[in-house]
Amino acid sequence: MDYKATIQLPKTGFSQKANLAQKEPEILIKWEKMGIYKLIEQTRGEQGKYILHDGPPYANGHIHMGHALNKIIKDIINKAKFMAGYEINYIPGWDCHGLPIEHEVDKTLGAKKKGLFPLEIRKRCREYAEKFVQIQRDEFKRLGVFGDWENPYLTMSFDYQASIVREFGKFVEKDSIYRRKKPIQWCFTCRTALAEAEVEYKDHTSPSIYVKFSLTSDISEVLPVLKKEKNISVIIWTTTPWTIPGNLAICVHPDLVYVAVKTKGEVFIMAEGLFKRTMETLGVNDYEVLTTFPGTTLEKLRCRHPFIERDSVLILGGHVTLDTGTGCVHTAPGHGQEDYDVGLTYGLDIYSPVDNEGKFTEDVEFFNGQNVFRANKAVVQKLKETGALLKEEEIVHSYPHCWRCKEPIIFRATEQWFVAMDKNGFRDKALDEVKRVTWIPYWGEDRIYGMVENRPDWCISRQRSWGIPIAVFYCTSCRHPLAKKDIIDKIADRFACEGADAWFARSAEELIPPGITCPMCGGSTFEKETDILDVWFDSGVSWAAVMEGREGVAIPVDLYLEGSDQHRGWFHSALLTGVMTRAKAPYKTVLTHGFVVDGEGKKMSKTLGNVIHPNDVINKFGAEVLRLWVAAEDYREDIRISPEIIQRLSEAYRRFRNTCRFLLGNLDGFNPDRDSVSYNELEEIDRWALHKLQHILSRVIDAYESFEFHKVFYTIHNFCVLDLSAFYLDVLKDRLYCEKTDSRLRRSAQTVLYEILIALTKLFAPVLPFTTEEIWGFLPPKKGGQEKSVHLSRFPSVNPKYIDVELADRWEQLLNIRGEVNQVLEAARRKRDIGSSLEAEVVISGRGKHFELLRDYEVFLPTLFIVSQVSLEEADVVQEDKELEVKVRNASGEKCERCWNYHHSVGENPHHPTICERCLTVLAG
RNA sequence: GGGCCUAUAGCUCAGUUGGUUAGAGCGCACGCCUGAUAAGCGUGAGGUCGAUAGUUCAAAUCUAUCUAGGCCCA
Repeated sequence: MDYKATIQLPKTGFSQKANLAQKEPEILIKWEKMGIYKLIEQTRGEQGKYILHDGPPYANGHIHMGHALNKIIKDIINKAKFMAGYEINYIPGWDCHGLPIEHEVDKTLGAKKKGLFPLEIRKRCREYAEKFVQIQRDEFKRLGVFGDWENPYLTMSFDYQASIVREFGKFVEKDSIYRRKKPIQWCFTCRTALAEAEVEYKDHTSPSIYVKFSLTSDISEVLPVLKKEKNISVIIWTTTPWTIPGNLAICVHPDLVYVAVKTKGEVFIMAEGLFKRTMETLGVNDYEVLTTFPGTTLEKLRCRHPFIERDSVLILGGHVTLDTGTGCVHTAPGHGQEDYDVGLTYGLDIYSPVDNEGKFTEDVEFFNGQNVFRANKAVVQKLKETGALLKEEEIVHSYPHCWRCKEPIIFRATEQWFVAMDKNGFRDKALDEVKRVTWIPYWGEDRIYGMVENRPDWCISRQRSWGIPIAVFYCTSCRHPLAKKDIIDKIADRFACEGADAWFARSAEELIPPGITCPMCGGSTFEKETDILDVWFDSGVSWAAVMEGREGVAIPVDLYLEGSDQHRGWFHSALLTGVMTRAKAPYKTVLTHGFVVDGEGKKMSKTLGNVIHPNDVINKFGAEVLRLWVAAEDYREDIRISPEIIQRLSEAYRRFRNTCRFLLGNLDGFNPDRDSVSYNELEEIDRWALHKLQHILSRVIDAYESFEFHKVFYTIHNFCVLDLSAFYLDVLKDRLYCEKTDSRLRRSAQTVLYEILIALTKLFAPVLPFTTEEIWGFLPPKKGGQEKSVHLSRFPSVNPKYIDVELADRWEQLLNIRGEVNQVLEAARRKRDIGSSLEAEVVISGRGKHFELLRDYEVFLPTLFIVSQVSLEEADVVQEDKELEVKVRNASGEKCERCWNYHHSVGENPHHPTICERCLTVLAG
């Protein structure tokens, strides 16, 4: 007789091979047809709403691993929150304006750009952004991310553009916007401002000059040693002589030591650490150090400008270094970033007498009308004439050049718009809000606090085309800027219909309401501002443009979640806009993740050749494995990815898949409504499994709650490997395969397997949406039906009835003994005494607590150890540290052909001489 | 150069308020099984806890410095 046909081996249509790269797109189509996101969105949550507000990626290029990481984390959270009973609503967004897109368009246009109106450039930028929104949307959807992909928010949509302008109007209303000069990088050949990304550094030959500024203050008040000295000067060094006319100050470091050096009747002041080198350069060998003193001594003393009727004041700045020069830094606040910063601190004028074309204005005596670079020579000549020039050389150094015309560029102060950080207690309010928000990890609070605390006023203007115009006008006659909230709101209304292009398409008269006159001069004609807003303002107000006004959604929203670079970026601009216009941060919690780095912890870059693209992983392993990677890594730090890591995870994936497949296979024919065994009727090991399941259930749900997905992964994985595969399921095989199909024993096991499978499937659904959905389709049908998708179901809750701590304690001890038995079995296997553990009889001798426990379970022990027989012998054990002694000998009796256990009853029945009495009973029915 | 962060087996992670011999899974090695089979089971070998110095009876854990790396500034 073929006894194999009489046992119930696992049977399921759920394939062992995942074939994810092919299967995932099919599941995506199924979801699409089902309209799954709409179904989720429409489901009311008994726990209330949970709103994760998407941070908009920039609509440029394909998605990279960082994008994938970010969106997958968000998706895990959304799915888990829904399953935990919340109502969710996820609107993905894109950041569409800004320089990188305009720059790309510029590149394709090349020289043609000059002749194009902003409107035409904007049209091309919009097309460019639209293209990448589509591309990225498809790439995000492929990852299995659920959201309202048909109605995402775009910062360039008309209503969003209108929102930006309205929020800007609120800033104006609060009187926090002002105009001030600020040095920016300027190409006078192209007559345009340049952003950092448009600047190329290459070698350039510049003059290198040493200049003395004679001291006019009486330094002997602070340094009596110099009382007798008359001819004292401060020595500066610069490579841009043309900025000397813009000199307003000389900056020294407060913590550096300075010296007064006497030579040929005059005294030079410079940093101690640089004076020897400098004197050598100047060719002065004969000198004497009169005194040394800290930089602070010099503060507020005054020098005379070498050729302009003006003083140059001595100030302190931390940016002064001993790398080059003299330690006394020529400071022209209109011509350099650091000069500007320190100039602001000392209330200096941001003086920049240079026009669009790089020529000195008529403000500048001697050189007006001259190009600044050509004026270098004239300035040097002038310094020579006045005797201020100590040395002139040439130097080759790295210098910024324009990306388009390749000519060297200059720093030039122009009028810019700013948000005042310290007016009306704005900064302090923002800092208070920082403290009220929950930052995960906690150190995010320190990070952003420090940034807000120390940041300068927010420069919100850009000299660009692709963005939202700063909706102010200038009086044609007196240049007074007209910035009024009611006018701005009117502009916003127009943008809502026509888009921000209206600003460029229409004249000032069309845009400005009739009857407006200049409050300064009464003039009635105006010009439009040509600057646009910083794109951080665009995305910063997304909470207002996207979230506010939605039914049931109010700020602060529950969660913002981005990379840790956004402390400076989006979290920051959202905080400032929220606090300014609504007096609160727009989020309750901010979660940050680290950056994706390679297997060695190095950042991914083309030059290092260590870049892994999401598509590489998806095509080879499936998006599911990428998602598992996101879940398995602790994303609060940098996240490593390498072929090995992905390989490991795809193996872990297979383990989960196989475990579920085994569960499904053993539930073949099981009808939960008809066949379930009540808790009290369950076998004890089955109750143990239920207890364990409750444990992981609460652990996993807690881990989702605290956004610790790697705990989700390890908890489930370890449960599958240790508790299920290596123990429970292995032990269960005999019962499942060999007992009668509908016996209580077998149904008891299946009842629990069913519970476990449902729980595992649901618990892992946020991480592995495709696979769990596939499993969902193979579940034994239940009365009343399951939800159409696992993603429409809710997490199971912990059932207190299933928790039995005493039972768990006993089983913990039994499992420890099982471990010892395994060691002895393995030793016997090495000696070739046995192969399969069923060939063994285990003999345990000893006495005491554990031995008594074994006595209680004597009948069950062969099952527990998966051996054919177990004998217990009460005896004193010789070994000191052991209470029990385990021995193994060959099982007695014959091997049952059906269940493979060895038993003395095999051979006793003449009709079935090769099977044991248990199997005989089963077959007898 | 400054601010914030990270460093535990080949890989991914645990390691409570300092307290026995630093844990787990994977991978690896060796074996078993062939009724989860491109599966399953068992056993085992892997770590100077980035380095150095200190505090302490006692340090992976606290302090300082350094090294390597990440983000943001300059």
